[in-house]
Amino acid sequence: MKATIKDVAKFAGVSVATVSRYLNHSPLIAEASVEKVRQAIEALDYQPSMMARGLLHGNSKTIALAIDDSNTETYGNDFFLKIQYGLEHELTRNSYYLMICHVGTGVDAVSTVRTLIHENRIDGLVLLSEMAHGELLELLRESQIPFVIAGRSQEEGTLWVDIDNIEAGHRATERLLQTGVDSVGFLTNSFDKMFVSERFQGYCNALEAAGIEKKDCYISDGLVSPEQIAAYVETHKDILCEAYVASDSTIAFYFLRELYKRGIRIPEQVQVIGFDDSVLAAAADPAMTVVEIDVTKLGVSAAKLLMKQLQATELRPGQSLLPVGIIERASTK
Amino acid sequence: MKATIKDVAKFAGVSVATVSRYLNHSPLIAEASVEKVRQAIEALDYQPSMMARGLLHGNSKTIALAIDDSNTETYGNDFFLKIQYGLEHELTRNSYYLMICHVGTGVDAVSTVRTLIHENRIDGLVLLSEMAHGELLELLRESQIPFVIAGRSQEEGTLWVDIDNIEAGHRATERLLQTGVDSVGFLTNSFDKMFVSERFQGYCNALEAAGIEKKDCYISDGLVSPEQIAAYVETHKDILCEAYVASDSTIAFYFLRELYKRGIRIPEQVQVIGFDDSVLAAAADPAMTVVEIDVTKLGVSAAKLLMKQLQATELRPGQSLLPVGIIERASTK
DNA sequence: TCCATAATTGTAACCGGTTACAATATACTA
DNA sequence: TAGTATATTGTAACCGGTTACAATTATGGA
Repeated sequence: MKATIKDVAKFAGVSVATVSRYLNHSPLIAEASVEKVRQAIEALDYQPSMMARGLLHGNSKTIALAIDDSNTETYGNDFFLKIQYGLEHELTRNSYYLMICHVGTGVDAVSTVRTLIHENRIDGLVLLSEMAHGELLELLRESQIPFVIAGRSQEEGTLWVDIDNIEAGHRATERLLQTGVDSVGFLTNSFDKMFVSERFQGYCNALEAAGIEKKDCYISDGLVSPEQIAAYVETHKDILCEAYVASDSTIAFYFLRELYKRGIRIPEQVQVIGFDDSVLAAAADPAMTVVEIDVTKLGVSAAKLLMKQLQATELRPGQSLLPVGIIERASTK
Repeated sequence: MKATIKDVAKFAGVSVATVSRYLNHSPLIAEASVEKVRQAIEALDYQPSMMARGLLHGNSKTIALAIDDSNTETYGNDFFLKIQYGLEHELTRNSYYLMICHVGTGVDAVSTVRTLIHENRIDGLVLLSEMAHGELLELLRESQIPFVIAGRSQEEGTLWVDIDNIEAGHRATERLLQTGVDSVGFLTNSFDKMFVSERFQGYCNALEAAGIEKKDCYISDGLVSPEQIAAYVETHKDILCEAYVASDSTIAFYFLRELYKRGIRIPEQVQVIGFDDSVLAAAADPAMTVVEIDVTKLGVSAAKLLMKQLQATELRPGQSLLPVGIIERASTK
């Protein structure tokens, strides 16, 4: 059977209070007792029960990550797993644990999270900005549980971290401009996603700074399937820009392939830069230069912010933007 | 403040024992009391604390999944996330929760899991077969905690679930043979991985059943980078098989691309079949026919087996193989 | 109407820790 | 050496549930 604090106390010949003091690094304990308890713990391979501790303090040293599986297509699976990895890593450094709450279509996110909170299973929560709305957000607010949003949030008084996507769009565009091109296009299939419009914003800023007219560029909406992208290239084959910023790696991948098939030399004739170092970015031909979106760091940052919230006496809103880098490969000069 | 059982008892005008009986569906409780308690719980939005319950019963209604991040390259990230998703889904159906334990390079899996067990945070564990060795396995055994291995295990007396990879290899090969070809190759970069040698085994079985000599086929080892695969194709360009089974989608992807570049018509001249419906399989050109490896189901099965273990009085070893299907796309006739 | 029996209900101990408070041991001062 | 300040230690209540056992109430038969 697992050893309890009583076993340790008996073995060490002291009271349970003394053992507890040792465990909590209390200064009111004699050197001699410290040693006795240390040895007893060692001998019995004792580890205090989190259940008992948590019951007393009302905390669980556990954080939940709510993942919305319904939009894996938007991000790709890497995204979730990287956030999760970064989060867990940082939590572990702080002796916290990570609980996962997948919310697929049809599963009620709110009730699951409600139970998690009510049963005292979690001390805090990380959720994606897509989920930080309506009922769930309300629940989090009224239950006063610390939470951090991964991704930019419009909601009042929330705490969120995000990759600096405006900066990312800026860097991507700047990178292309540095090669001396004077027409840069922006490719996307939809401006609905926040991160796309932010990257586009950065793209516009960079062009403006360089004094290049946006009207020189082809901003194309509705590119979704490989076929649509092929059709787009067909239509624009004689008026292609010298370089393109693609809103995400998937579009860039199919775009590159289409150019390749038509014998257009990359990067000599047309350069392409994507975002996020996904499997597709590396598998593209030629391999794709991308703005590195360090999603793992996003998880780490979310964890750090949450830890701060847990130590603070009051919940305070705020935001944080993470810098980006560029991974140089063969689709740019 | 959160309501406790005492608040509910007071509100309902009964004792805490009666409330507890209601919570545990005890038969020794009058209809009238049931109703009073039900209303009190409703009114106070009460939910019993898992901490208190767990302290008493010594369980936590929580299962851990240990993920070894050091070999994402082998599986791709989808693999982990799908297992995790299936696992969590099934656990939730059983009112269990999922805790995640990432074990990257340099992080000590054993000590993390040891703490999880000692602190009574988890009732059971799912781990990948790669991790089910030595010290960790020993820890699990001596701590008597129920655990299930995802992936085939050689270890004595363990309980594992896996995709039936032999069957998968068989199905893939059979699928090609049905198109009337009489030379089928098997491509891989390494037979080290269990699942590769199993798929190869299935491939051999299928050929034998069809009376086709294996010596007709080219089994190539050491295919790793796109360059190596290109070199392989260059060497064998005049003696290619009519069809290939590739040990995984990544290899199939690069192989397809190389064939495509050389103007070899797919599937007319050469057919290719891969395994596991990854992003790359769908992004290949032409899109790749694959044997579907339902990793989500693997997670579900692991959860089911674990639930059984938790209800059983003794831990019993065993194994379970999951069937596979085929996703038809354009790389086969 | 009274008593045996069954159906409910309440009391209190317990799970494994923490901590306020009282008790004891030790050191120091006069 | 007595008396007081200080350093350690132990006792017991508590966190929020569960459950054995005792106590209470209701039911039925003589």
